[in-house]
Amino acid sequence: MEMEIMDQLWKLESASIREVQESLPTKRRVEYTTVQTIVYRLEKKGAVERTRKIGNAHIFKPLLSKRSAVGSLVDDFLSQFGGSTEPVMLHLLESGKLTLEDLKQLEESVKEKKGKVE
Amino acid sequence: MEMEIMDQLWKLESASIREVQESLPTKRRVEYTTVQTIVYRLEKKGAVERTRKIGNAHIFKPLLSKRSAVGSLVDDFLSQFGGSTEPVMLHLLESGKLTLEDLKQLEESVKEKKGKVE
DNA sequence: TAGTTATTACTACAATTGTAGTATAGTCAA
DNA sequence: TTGACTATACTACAATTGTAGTAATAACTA
Repeated sequence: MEMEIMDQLWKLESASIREVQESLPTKRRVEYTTVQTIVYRLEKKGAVERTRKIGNAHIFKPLLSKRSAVGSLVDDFLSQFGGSTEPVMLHLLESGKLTLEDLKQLEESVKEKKGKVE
Repeated sequence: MEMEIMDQLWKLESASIREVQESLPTKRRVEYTTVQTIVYRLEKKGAVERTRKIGNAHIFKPLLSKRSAVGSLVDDFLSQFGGSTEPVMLHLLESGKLTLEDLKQLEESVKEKKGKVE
């Protein structure tokens, strides 16, 4: 849930608890106070901060970029497999979550980026 | 830790608590009773079972294949991003954990497998 | 301004996970 | 057979996460 709420905040750029709650897809929508608790915890962890107030309500905004957050999640996750991407990639390919076309496209984008860097 | 212990069990095929503990890499080695607790929990979850006894000691073996366990972990993990592999792949590429060469090799293996299936 | 409504701040609680201690009972060597 | 060792079974506890309730207060509206 934490990640889903961060995701809404990334999308909204900044938002009140109520806005975050209402932006959740219906099947994943939880109680207002649940969102509140999670946002407060994120605040304590330094992942979001409150910026200003609108009326009575605090407005929160993310302090971490999605990139870096995803980054550490991925790294943590991979560390379970000794940091190796192999088992993960294998599963993705076998289950069809990653296709030949996806790989080709990724290759292209790597080449492009390399071109730019060098 | 759970995953690391499963990993040892997959490697050892079947083992006592002591054997699992001693098979852990030194930096990751925890107390005997810690391993014990985790194995017991895995047993309760149906991930391992005790097969026989050697002397006083129970021998455990995994009931789940590594493939399927990794599979559900990966799926759970991806569900945090709405099931999309994209943010994960991007991070892997940007951080260099996955290279152009890796992609090419993966492509090859997909082609091979497809060839076999069709 | 009084009543209704929305928001906050705080508390609660269960499940999971990492970590390990203790008491007891089984095993083996001398 | 008895003492030393080893494994078991059980208990404990903190941190994290998902989930939500309640009391109090701020704010808007009629």
